[in-house]
Amino acid sequence: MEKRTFKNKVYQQLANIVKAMSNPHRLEILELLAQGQFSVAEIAEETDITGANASQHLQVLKQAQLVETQRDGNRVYYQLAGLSVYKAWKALRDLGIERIAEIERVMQQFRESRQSLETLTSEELAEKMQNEETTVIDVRPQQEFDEGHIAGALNIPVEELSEKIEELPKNQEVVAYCRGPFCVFADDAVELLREKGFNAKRLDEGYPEWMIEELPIEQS
Amino acid sequence: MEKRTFKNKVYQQLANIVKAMSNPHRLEILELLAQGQFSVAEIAEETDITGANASQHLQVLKQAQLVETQRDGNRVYYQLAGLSVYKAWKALRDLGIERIAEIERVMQQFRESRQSLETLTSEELAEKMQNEETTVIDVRPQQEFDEGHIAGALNIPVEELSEKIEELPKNQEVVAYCRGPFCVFADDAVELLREKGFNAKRLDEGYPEWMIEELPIEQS
DNA sequence: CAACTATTCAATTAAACTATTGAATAGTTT
DNA sequence: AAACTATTCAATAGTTTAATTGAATAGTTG
Repeated sequence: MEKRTFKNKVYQQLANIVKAMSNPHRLEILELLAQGQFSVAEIAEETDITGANASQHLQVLKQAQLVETQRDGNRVYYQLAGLSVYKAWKALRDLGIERIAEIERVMQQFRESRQSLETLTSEELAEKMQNEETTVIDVRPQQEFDEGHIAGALNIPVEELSEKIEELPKNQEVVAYCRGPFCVFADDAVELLREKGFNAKRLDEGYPEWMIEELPIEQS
Repeated sequence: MEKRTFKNKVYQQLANIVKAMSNPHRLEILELLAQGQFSVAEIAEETDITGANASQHLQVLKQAQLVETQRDGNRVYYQLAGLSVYKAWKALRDLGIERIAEIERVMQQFRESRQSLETLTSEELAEKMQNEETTVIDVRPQQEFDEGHIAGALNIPVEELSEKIEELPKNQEVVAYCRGPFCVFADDAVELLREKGFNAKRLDEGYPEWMIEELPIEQS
């Protein structure tokens, strides 16, 4: 085989994968699917697009072999095609956070508005948990919590936080986490907790990153 | 700031980066730039496109802050904007090699035609080098060798191999490496060496991967 | 300063991408 | 089987992308 033929084929194939990821909605879908499997309607709801549009984007991801499907009744559940898909997405995300000042700026601005500027890294949280210095709450929906969560975390979905807030110890720092650095449940939780007088912070990333770093997890 | 406003901005910015990488020529350019800095004309030459076209693709990469430039006389040298750019590109490449059977197939097919099917991993090579069981040749151009190479490797650019082939010990295995898994210099070298009766293999990846794994390197 | 080289810019055309809309299909419930 | 839900398909229009061509610019050399 000719050198050029070979290179053209390989880089074309790779570009196809990258192209499948090169859309804001599809990136958001990939990040969502890092939490587990979701139906088309759930994905459309979470990402604020129409069902037909979500379906189309999902076809593109499926075509590129980045996601897989599983039918259950008249619903079709989508999930990531493997850990390497998540790792590639994470590498792109980290690149963006590191290189694109605008992303950092928007994150700062959002967190300022929620008073959740102060964040903990996974390492910092892991150490504090060993010393039992902190209460950790997972503010994702229960379904995602059940598929896997930080060992020792309490599940208080963000909608239920205001009713259950009395259950939390006031004398200890509370750390909230959710899906990842762009997930806003944790910021909402921190805002509410601080209003009620808690010393609250958010984890800078989320559950998938914790898991990949092989820190202690639990599954229900 | 509204949740949706925040997400839209962040994912849009990320998609811009990914879009900048979502073209076969630009991926090939990024892989080339992982070796060091190159002028527009050199990049055009290496990737088989016209100067004007190379310039346009480079503008796209620069716009996305994936590469940086440095003028020297009437030439402009381009280089990667940081290690995180290379790491993101590598994550995408590994994803492709793992998930897309077609890429694996094309690589196999090409290496069959060069009789370079048998490859060594970096770990395997590092161990063999410790035991001095093997001769390692870096078949990239001298300029790239000088910017950094595997410690103990000989530089024999692939065009000079046929004249210098007599200098190599016949009683030892010879391992050739170049820029990465898609670089064909090493395959060309293995083909030539085997024709001359050497026991030759190629490294499965290339210099940048060796360096990132923090295996021993040298610079001239 | 004229001739030359390297790079960038601008305009064009063809192709690909995206969101929207409404219809079609697959499966469930009554 | 009819009504319903979830998903996919197909067609459309507006936008973006890519390669080509030739001209413009920046810098060097004789």
